[in-house]
Order: sequence, then structure tokens, then C-alpha cells
Amino acid sequence: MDGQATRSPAMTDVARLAGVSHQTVSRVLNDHPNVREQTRLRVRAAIAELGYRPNRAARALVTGRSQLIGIVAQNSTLYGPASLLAAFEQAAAEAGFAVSVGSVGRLDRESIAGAVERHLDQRVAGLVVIAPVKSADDALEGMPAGVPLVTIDGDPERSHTLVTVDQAAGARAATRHLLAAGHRTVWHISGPPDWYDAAWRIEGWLAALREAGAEVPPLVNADWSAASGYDAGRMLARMPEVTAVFAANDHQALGLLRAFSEHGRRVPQDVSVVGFDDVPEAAFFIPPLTTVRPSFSAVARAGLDLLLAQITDPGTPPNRVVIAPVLVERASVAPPG
Amino acid sequence: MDGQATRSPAMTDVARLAGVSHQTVSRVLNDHPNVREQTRLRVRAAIAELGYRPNRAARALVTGRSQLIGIVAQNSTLYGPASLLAAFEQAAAEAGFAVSVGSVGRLDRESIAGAVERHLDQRVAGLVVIAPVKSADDALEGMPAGVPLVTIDGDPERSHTLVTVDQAAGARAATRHLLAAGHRTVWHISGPPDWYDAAWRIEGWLAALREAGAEVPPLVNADWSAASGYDAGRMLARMPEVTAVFAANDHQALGLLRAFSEHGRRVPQDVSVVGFDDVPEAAFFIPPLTTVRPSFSAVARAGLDLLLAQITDPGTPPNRVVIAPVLVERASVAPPG
DNA sequence: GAGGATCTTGTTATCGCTAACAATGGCGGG
DNA sequence: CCCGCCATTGTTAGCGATAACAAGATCCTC
Repeated sequence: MDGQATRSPAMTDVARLAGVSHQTVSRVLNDHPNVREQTRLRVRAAIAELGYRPNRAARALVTGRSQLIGIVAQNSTLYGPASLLAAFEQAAAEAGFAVSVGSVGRLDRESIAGAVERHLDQRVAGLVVIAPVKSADDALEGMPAGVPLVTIDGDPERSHTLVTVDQAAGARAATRHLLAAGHRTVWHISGPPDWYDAAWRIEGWLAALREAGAEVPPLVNADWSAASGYDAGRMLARMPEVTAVFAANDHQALGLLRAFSEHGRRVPQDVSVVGFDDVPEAAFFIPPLTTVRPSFSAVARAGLDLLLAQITDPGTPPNRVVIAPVLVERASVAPPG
Repeated sequence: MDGQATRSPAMTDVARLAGVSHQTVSRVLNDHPNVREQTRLRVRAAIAELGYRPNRAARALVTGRSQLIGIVAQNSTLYGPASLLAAFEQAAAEAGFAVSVGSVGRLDRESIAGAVERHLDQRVAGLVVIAPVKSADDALEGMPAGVPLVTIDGDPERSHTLVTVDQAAGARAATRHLLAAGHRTVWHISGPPDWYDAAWRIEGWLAALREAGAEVPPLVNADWSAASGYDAGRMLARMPEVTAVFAANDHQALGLLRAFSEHGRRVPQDVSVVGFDDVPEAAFFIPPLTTVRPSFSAVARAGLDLLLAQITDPGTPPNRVVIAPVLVERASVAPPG
């Protein structure tokens, strides 16, 4: 016997050892009330002795439930998505769900659709899609109904359940903060135009300027990278009238700071800068960056709660949760001149 | 019929529609050679018409193979682990494996052991553990033999398969580079002492100093954070004899740069700095940071290859792959004085 | 103390698939 | 023309769990 490659023990093995039927073992495993205490202990002992662990595949087959949640995210080290992913795994693990990750190289329709397909193949109980761009949302159109779905930072026009960070509010707070410091107006370096996050940050920025009756300077387009922030900064640094800039994320702000530094424009004495995300390093930029902090863990918790609600009760209507970000004040903002 | 909640189609449904037995459908699905072309097409058509997708649980149950790979990583936005995770998912997806992630809050023994347990419960075909500290390796001791396992940046003394970045070589290159620029010696800010990565970087630093016959200054302890780099920098900035510093990672280096900037010590004119990791932002630090770049995608590819080899042939002996990092020269290094 | 409710346990069927074997029909060789 | 081989397809038996039902044992009530 010992010489053989022993297959891992099944429920019947436990049953035999404990002197009960396999069904009783199943009952013990699932905490059914009607099992005598003594029997329960015998079964538990047998389980421990054999090192038995239930076969999820068999259980999934008969119950039709997989206890698996799929997450689709962009394969990137962008701070926001990466944090979200980690927070989600944590929250799901606590709820007894396993998390399967489908990471995509780009957020185009095909990539997202492919990742979703792979998850459906696995019969996930629910799906979380971090879908901050239109093409991602589009890819979800064709999804079979009935699969619980939560999107993060997706399009609020869509009908499915959604968790978003209130980007516009964050952007408005950032812009107001700069105006309150005495700046006549605030320039904005935006994220890639197809990202909703970027669009809402623009919207919040515009709203704050209009509320204050400030002149609206031309929008500076960029992507999320430090490189694009640097490029934008090299241009802005030549324009003396630019005294306050709101960057769409902290990495851009970093590039911006360097461009200003190279051109001899001091931050915050000559130019004030505010970022978005509050990456852990933001406090150590030169100077420390005032920025907007969204709570990724709050997003993840809310998202998972909504998803579990849908899984438990498929009738749950689409829902919407908005997480408010907070402004973190550091040294990169000062009055003009 | 349409009024009923229709359960998703099974193989027999496809078989009925195509006018064959379910076994023939199975053969088509698994690309068995002995199926008439015409039959194959009929089955394919039926599959498409019903939108049939095979039930992984049923397949896993009968074959005993799960096509699932588990990854255990720290739940953090540390750049290294996050990049590795993304790279792994990508590589595994290409090989037709799903990836289940178990993220842990801390890298202590219990957390790791728990995450491993959860994966074993899921009957993963193989396990990748990013285990850069001793406690993580320890947690793997008790693992049942026979589960394919690859650790990343783990302890080379252990007997299991391992992929590591050659931290020592990277550290030596960084230190040599500073010495070659004319510095009499190089100070080092280290990572947390229980991380192997940190230990090897210290080792490489020491080796380079000794090779060159340079004096070995006291080691400055820190963790991976920008904050700890900043603290270390505030101390080093007061010491005029410090002209070259090798930081254990880029975030520390960022904190260092800010501390030097605050104390009026210019980089690179007064002090040269080299980091480790090459985070995307490193090129936009003030000044742009010379650093060491490990290839995370190479690590992930190598790790997955080794894992798949073990999965396919359980007899595969433990193996070891070392990935060499490269020095990326930017503007943070100059001759002294 | 009889009868029914309740607790406890066991028996059987079933989930959807693959593996093993059986059955059929066409083909070529002797 | 018979036999055996191969290509093709079907039949049957599980994989390891849960669900549904059945059946003793125990308990309570009147």
C-alpha cells in the first residue's frame, strides 16, 4: 500500500475510518444541525487523521456553485488598479471566495471580452471588472445576463451595478484648494481621454473654475505617465502666467515637478501643484505633493458587498455606490507670487 | 420553455442537437483524431448554436486536473511583487491556465500557510510563492510533497525549485559604477533585514567594496519605503564625507533625494545616488535616477516554465534559474567634489 | 403505553464530464 | 471471399460530492 502512489482521500475513506456513511461526513462538513456530537467528533478525527480535504470540483459539480469570483483588470502597475486588485483579493478571501484574476494587456474590447470569456468558462459565481474606459464597458454588453457583475469606475449610464470614486468631487476639491490659495486660475493636465476617470476629473476641474468665475485655460492632454507629465511641464514652465496646476495623477505631477525644477521654476513659490491618487511616495516628492486620496479599500469592500448581494439573491436590482475621496494637503501649494 | 429558467446546456444537449453521442462531442472538444470531418463540423455548429461551454468542474472531477495555478503574494503595492504578479497572470493565461491569487497582508508564517492552504483546498495544479523572506519559506516546509512549487526570490538553501533575480550582481554593478565614477567609498541604505533581496543587495555592495579595497562604511538600516529613505537621508546629509549612496530600492532613493534637497546637498554634484528596481517614475526623479533594472517578465516566464515542467512531469528535479539585472544609467551619478 | 413527531443515520440518484471498452462498417491481403 | 485491421461511433462506468428520500431510534404527549 505505502509503495503505491496513494490518491488523496475522498469522503468515503473518511466515512469508512469513522464508521459512518459518506453522507454523515458531508453533514459534518457542512455543519448540518442533526448530527450527534459524538459522531461529529469521530468524523472530525478521521478527517484530521487522513488529512482529508473536500474536492471543490465535485462540490461545484453537484451544487452548481463555484465559490469563485473573477476579476478583470489591466495588467499594469498603475497605482490605482493595482491597489484595487489587492484590496479585492483581501475582501473576497475574508468572505470565503477564491479569486481568479484575468489580467489584460490593454483595455480594448477584444482583450476584455477574452478575459471575461475565460472567466465564464470557469463558471465564476460573479465578476468584477475594473473598466474605466468605454471600450471595456462595451465589451460587457454582450455578456450573458444572469452573471452577477460589478464594474469599477465604469460608465454610470450603463445599467449594471457600479462602484466609482467620485472623481469629479476630488478634482473640484483640488481646484478649489488652489483657487482658495489665491491663484487666478488653475491649469489641468488630463489623463488619456478615453478614461472615464480622466473625463470626470476634467469635469470637476471645470466646475470649480466656473463656480469661482475663473478663466478656463486650455486643457493640456497627457496620459497617466510621469513622462507625459514631464512633457507637459516643459511647456508650462515657459509660461509665466501659469501659477497653479492640477495634474490628473501623482505620476504626472512627479514629471511636472521635475520639468519645473529644470526650468528654475520653484514649487510652490512660483507654481503650485496638486496631484491625484496619493501614491505612498507622494509625501516624498520635491516638494511633498498635495494630492487627492481615494480609498481603494473602501471601493473594494463596497464592490464585493454588492457582488455578494447579487450572488446570494439574483433578483437584486442594479445598484450604485460612490466613494468620496479626500484632499491631502502637503507642501506643493502656496499663494502666487 | 422559454419561460423557464433554463440551465446552461450540457454536453448531452449538444449531442442531441448534433445527432451524435455525448462522447463524440467530448472527442471534438478534446481534438481527438478519429472523428469524421463532417461530424466534427456538425458538433461545432451545435456547440455554437447552443452557446455551450464545457463545465470545468466536471472535467476536473473526472480527470483530476484543475488547470489552475495558485499564486501567493504579498498584498502590497510594492513595485516588485506587483509587477511580478501581473507578469505571471499574463504568462499563465497564455499557457491556458487560470490563475488564482491568494494575497496575504503580511509575510509571516501563518499568513503564508493560510494562503497556501486555501489554494490546496482548490486543488491547484501548481503553486507559485513569492517568498522573499525566511518566514515565508518556513511556511512552505509543512507543505505536502507532490504539489508542484516554484518560489520567487526565496532561499537558495531550500531544495525546491526557485527563480531569483541576481540581487548581489545588481548591487555589485551599482556599487562598482559609483566607485568607477571616482568615489572613495559607497554608503548603502538597506532593505528590511529579513528580506533575502535586502541581504543579497548588502552582500553585493560589500563584495564590490572589498574588491576595490574601499573602506566599508556602516550600514544604514531602513525598510523599502520612501519614508525610511528620507529618514536615512536626513542623517547622511549632515555628513560631508558621504559622496555616494546606493539605496536598496528606488522609493528609498526618492526619499533620499528629497532629504538631500532639503539640506542643500545637490545630486549629483555633491552626492551621487543609485537605486534598485527601475520603477517607471525613476526617470523623472530630481535628478533622474541611475538604478538597477530586474526583468520581472523574465522572472515570471522562467517561473511559469519551471512550474509547467513540474506539472507535466512530476519527476522533474528541483531546478534553479537566476535572472541577471542590468544597470540603467541616468543623471544621479557624477564624480565627487 | 400507543402514536406521532423529531433526531439521527443510511441509501440511492445525480451533477457533466472522460476513460475504457464494445460495436459497427469499410477496406485490403491472402 | 473471408478475415483482420482500422476508422468511427456508441455504451457504460465511474470521478466525489450533495440532495432527496427512507428508515430506525428516541422522545414526548395524552
